[in-house]
Amino acid sequence: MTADLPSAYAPQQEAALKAIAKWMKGGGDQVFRLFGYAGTGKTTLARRIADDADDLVLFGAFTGKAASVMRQKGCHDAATIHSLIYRTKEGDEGGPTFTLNRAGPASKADLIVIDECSMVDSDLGNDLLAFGKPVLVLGDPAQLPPVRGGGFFTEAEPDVMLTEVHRQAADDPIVRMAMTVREGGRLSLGEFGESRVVSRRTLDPAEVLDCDQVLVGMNKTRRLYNNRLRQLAGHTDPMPSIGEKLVCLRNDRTKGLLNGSTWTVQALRPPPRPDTIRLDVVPEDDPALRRRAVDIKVLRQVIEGSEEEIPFSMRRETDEFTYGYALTVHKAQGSQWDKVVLFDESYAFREHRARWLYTGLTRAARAITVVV
DNA sequence: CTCATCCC
Repeated sequence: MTADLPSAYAPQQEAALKAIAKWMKGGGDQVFRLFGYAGTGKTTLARRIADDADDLVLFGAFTGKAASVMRQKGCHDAATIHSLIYRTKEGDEGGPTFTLNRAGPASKADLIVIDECSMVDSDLGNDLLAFGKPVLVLGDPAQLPPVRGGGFFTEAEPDVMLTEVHRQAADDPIVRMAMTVREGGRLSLGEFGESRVVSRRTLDPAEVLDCDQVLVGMNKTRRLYNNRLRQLAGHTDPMPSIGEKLVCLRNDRTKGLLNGSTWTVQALRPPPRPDTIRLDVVPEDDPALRRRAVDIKVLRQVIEGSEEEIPFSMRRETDEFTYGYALTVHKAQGSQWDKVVLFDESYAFREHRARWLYTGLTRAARAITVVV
């Protein structure tokens, strides 16, 4: 674990640590909900809790990407919840099927810590609790709930809610914008530090090309903007060229591929089949972590974002990537970039519009441009 | 004027 933990905590964080310590002695509820908004120091507490525990602690998250972020924060062997509780069987037509793995990792744990718990739906949440183990869930209730099944953990009241934004974050324009949106407010046009809110008419395309990640709401917009950004960069071939940005669409543990991770094309290899391309790609988000390129094979129709159903036998033999200049906020949940351009399509998400915008805003670590 | 995950 990391050693650079702060020696002092804010009063709210101290109280949270006490409440969790008491819960861990047992006799109470199976689940402890530690919720907190962006900038409230949830991560710090999660690390501390993990450090203090003597027993066998398992770390999990809904997506492979979120589990990877957990590992980077020092949570050893953090894995997907699926891999902790399920055994997979190859389905006839419908891809993999999951059955409870009663003797699997979750059955041996003394404590299970789940991060980004707003992503967990009711099916997975119920199956996780079926192991009867104490589960500490960390999450942000202002984030988007799962598409189906509802936010199993975040629909209930928290045991501890961290609301105090720590000092350096309180001055951060991104955190302030996120707070405004969470409280039901609207963003006003203007500049806020390095961040800004601009109208579509006054947007400079150069700014969009310059950012680390473009985020949108709808897949229709994502495809449109990916095409536009490729055009602006001078790419005419429908297949990727060297230097282009791709996003991975399916985990592959042995190859180190995470759904939602972004990559840069480093080299083109001869196509193995007329319907398939072969590329070397390097990770975009953590280039220091792993320099080595990964050799991938992708069906042309997957790159092109074809809606057609591809047989599972065919999908299993290939990797899944498409253009990653623009991503949906849903896809980006669990990821962060320094400079983000966010096209506000919150109107499309009705009752979840504030959560959509909040989730989009909090994907930016340093600067955000919101296009309204 | 809707979004999506999981495995080997």
